[in-house]
Amino acid sequence: MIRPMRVGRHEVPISNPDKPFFPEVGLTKGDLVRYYLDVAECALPHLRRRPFHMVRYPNGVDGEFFHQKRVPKHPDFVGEQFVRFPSGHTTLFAVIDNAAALAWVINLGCIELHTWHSRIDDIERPDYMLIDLDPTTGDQWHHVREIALVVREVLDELGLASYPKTSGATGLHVLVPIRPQIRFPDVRRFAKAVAEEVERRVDDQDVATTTWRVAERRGVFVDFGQNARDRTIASAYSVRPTPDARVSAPLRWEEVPDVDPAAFTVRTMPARIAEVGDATVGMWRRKAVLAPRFERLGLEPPSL
DNA sequence: GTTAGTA
DNA sequence: TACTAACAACGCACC
DNA sequence: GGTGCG
Ligand SMILES: [Mn+2]
Ligand SMILES: [Mn+2]
Repeated sequence: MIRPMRVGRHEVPISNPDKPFFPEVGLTKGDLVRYYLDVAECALPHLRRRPFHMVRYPNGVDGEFFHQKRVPKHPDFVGEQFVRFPSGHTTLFAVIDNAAALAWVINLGCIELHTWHSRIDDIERPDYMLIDLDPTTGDQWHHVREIALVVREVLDELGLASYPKTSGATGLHVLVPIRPQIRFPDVRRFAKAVAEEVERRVDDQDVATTTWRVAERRGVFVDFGQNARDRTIASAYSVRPTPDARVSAPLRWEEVPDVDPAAFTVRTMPARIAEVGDATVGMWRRKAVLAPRFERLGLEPPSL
């Protein structure tokens, strides 16, 4: 069964809108599309003009999933971006610039929104740096909150504005919007220095670590490696494939010390936006110039 | 979920 | 018409 | 070069 949905001046066919996508909380595929259209205005500024990496769950959160980079045949309102890899492989990614395109990828079974860190205006230069906090065990959320505040402190001292959000899975993301002037490897090198400074300040390997080997890891992983080409994160307001339909929730820093990531779901997020607004407003108008900060971390300057 | 390929 | 298979393959650290 | 990792 196909239900055509009107989205602005476009019509998007939604197949099987009544298919259960989150059976544990009674949400259907149609509910998921409605959620994304509800929050589209907040979510789109984070998606626009970025290569969109599809992770598809055509049978909902309990079904099989697969990755798909190449965009299938699509309506005109879905954008596209050609990318060449060092291996010689090439891919035509989807680009989600409007609510109709968003609804279109949700219909394909994309529960999550995964995007590159760069925009198509300069595909090789990210417009944010990311510190990704990944708990090693299931009982470290209190450490995540504490470490996030140290991340903020380090970034503050560098004069960098930062924006926290729950990942919606187990961890937390801190984003620093930057002008797209530095290539992926140099942004990653910068993030590494920040992560290692955070690790030093926490000074407890049971709390925060940059140790790469999982077997030797105890504390929360301060993951700087996510700042690389062809790596993605679930963007702000993305739903995650969890049984309770959790979403990646942008936070104000004052909320971080006692935030509970389970509080933000497909059911609760629209009301939160109505009540407290979008914590990322203005974020993309505060892009920092990263190059002069390399020296302050004792790093060689970035190459062009 | 959709398309392309095969029988 | 019916069935099936494909749908990613990076970028880096470390040994 | 092969493996681990996200
Ligand atoms: Mn993470
Ligand atoms: Mn990670």
